Amino acid sequence: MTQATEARREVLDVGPLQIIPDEHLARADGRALMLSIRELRLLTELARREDRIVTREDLFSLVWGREMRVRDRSVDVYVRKLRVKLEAALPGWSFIHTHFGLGYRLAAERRQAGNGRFTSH
Amino acid sequence: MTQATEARREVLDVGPLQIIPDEHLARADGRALMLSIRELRLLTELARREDRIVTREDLFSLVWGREMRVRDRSVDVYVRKLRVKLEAALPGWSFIHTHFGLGYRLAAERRQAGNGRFTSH
DNA sequence: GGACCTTTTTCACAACTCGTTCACAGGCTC
DNA sequence: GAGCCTGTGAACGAGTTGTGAAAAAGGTCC
Repeated sequence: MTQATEARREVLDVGPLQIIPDEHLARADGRALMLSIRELRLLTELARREDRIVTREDLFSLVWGREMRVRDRSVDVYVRKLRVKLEAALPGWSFIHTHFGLGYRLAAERRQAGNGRFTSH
Repeated sequence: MTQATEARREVLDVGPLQIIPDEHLARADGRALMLSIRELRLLTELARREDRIVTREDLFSLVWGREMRVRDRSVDVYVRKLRVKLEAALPGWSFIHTHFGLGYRLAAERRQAGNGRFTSH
């Protein structure tokens, strides 16, 4: 209705998350999330590479459109913002996983003791 | 298979384990494992020699890229770390087998009762 | 322009992970 | 049992990531 280019609307599903980049919208269990432009773009680029590790450098150039300067923490800060909003919208889930020294990976996982990194003993 | 883009994407399958070195990622039944860089590299080199005994010296030079000093226990320590994480991810399986005086061998085996190696508590 | 609000950027410090190395316990072979 | 080999837990320093908040940059309305 809005767009005449009905080629194909990209819809990214990651567990209970749904991202429709063309509409600048993300939904959690159907409920619209209030995300800023940068937040949504970061989430989108992560979702396009679901379950794969993406380096900060790649994320930065994908979202910001230029080369990341060394020691720039922008990606970390926006990952934090997204985590806070996603946790508020979908408590009990975790989506953005840190791979130390490598980057971030988006995948819907239920957060519970014994699930993640260290299930010692 | 469906990917024609990456000509040489190495994928190593060892039972329920899947290792994709180029993505710095290993999966257990499809679920991403949280491994450090060294852990993944050690697992990768073992997987490349699946079911064959690899000496500590060879493993060290493959993973660390230099000669192992005598009495260096790094390989043992990392074998331990891997075993813990693999056991957490895939209880009931055992992957890294010790060959006394020789080295380690990677092979997916279901851990059987009464084995003796892991005495039940 | 000026007040007011939201978003983005930057910074400082806290918290954590990793790789390394020890020390000691436990096992294996002779 | 002696002596070497392997398993295991822990400590340390360096470097990486998490986090709260201030500063800067836009945007909107009057």
